Amino acid sequence: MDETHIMQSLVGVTLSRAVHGGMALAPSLDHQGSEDDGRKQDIGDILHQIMGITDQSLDEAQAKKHGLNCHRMKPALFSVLCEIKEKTGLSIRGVHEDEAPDPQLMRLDNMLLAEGVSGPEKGGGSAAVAAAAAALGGGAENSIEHSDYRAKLAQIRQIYHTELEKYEQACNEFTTHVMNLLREQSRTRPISPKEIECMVGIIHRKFSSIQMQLKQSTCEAVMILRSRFLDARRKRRNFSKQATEVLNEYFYSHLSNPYPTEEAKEELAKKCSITVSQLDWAKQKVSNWFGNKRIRYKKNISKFQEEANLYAAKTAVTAAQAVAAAVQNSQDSSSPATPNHASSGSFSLSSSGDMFMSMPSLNGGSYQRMQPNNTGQPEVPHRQKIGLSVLLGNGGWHEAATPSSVTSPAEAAGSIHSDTSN
DNA sequence: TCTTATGATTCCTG
DNA sequence: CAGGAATCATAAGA
Repeated sequence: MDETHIMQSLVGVTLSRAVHGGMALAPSLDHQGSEDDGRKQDIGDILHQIMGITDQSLDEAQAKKHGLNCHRMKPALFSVLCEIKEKTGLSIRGVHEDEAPDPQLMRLDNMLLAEGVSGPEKGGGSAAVAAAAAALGGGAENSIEHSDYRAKLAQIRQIYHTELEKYEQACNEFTTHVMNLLREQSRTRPISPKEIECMVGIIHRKFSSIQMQLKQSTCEAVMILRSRFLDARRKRRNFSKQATEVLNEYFYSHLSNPYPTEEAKEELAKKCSITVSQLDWAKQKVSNWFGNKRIRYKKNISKFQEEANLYAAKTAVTAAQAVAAAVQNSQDSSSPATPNHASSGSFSLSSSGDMFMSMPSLNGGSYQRMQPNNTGQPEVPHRQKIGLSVLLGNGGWHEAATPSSVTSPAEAAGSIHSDTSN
């Protein structure tokens, strides 16, 4: 800020009051007679010069200031100004000694604390994340702890603190500057410590209002970030073709029990390269996919028949390749054959026989979810143990819905991988 | 612009 | 709490 303007805006108020006070009091000085006229003229000149200082360049002003300080009438002017000041009882405006904290500022501070922008980094941040998770509700509680969100929040936090520091520094510098100016001026006119204090108060209030703006815009930024982040989660993006293939491959190869375990979900998420940085979130997406798939498959089995055939054929091919590899292995060396992995890049199709099983349903009930037993292996519901793999029309798995055209490779694939005791 | 496909969300149940 | 069912919202294609 330009020094002239500082003088005008901050010091000018006091100065002009003193000057105007002097004009108002002029008649009271009249009694001193006409011999005082010359002195009054001199004082008028000095006042005029003081007022003129603000319109001049720094060097000029310095020179004039020096001139004023050495002026023969300076002590007289000083005493006159003291007298004026005493008589007018110059009020110190805008001093609110123990003013209550601004409620809006308090709100903003609380908000920034809750959002994790101010206050301790870790606790505040996760508090905000938890709050955002609560807004989402349900199982997505952990998934919101998204690194992107955290990174952006950290960025906002950093900017906020940098700016805050800058403002504080500027405030201190400016205060010091004004205090120096006032001290300098106190050589020419009477300035009480109270006035300096008042001026400092004005400056601090001015800067705290700027700080409030900073806090306000920081809050807005966090709000925007949050809403964008939540929107991004709600916004649907189709999986890649490759990802869908991986998921379908698993689904149709586990048709009797299309409920991937947590480990399987994790593996699927990795294989699908689901582009979210948080594993829990990726697993949630896999769960969503399987949930949708199960429901939609069940609702319209005939529609999915072609797809099922396709993946059955694929599975048969990979199974056959695995057999060939196993045979090759056992012939090549005495070392144990490669386990039941269809290929290095695909899943262990331990239930690949599922889609080929054609054993009729015994009671037509709906399939049951496999519950992990205490051995860590999924326990097969009774109906599945006997090979029931198809869904009933009335909400259960039905044999008729099994892709009929894929039963032929059943022996080949099933004989190798049909560990239906899985 | 309309329809279909599909990922996500919500509510409910066992 | 996982999963079923219904529904929403949007991407993708005709």
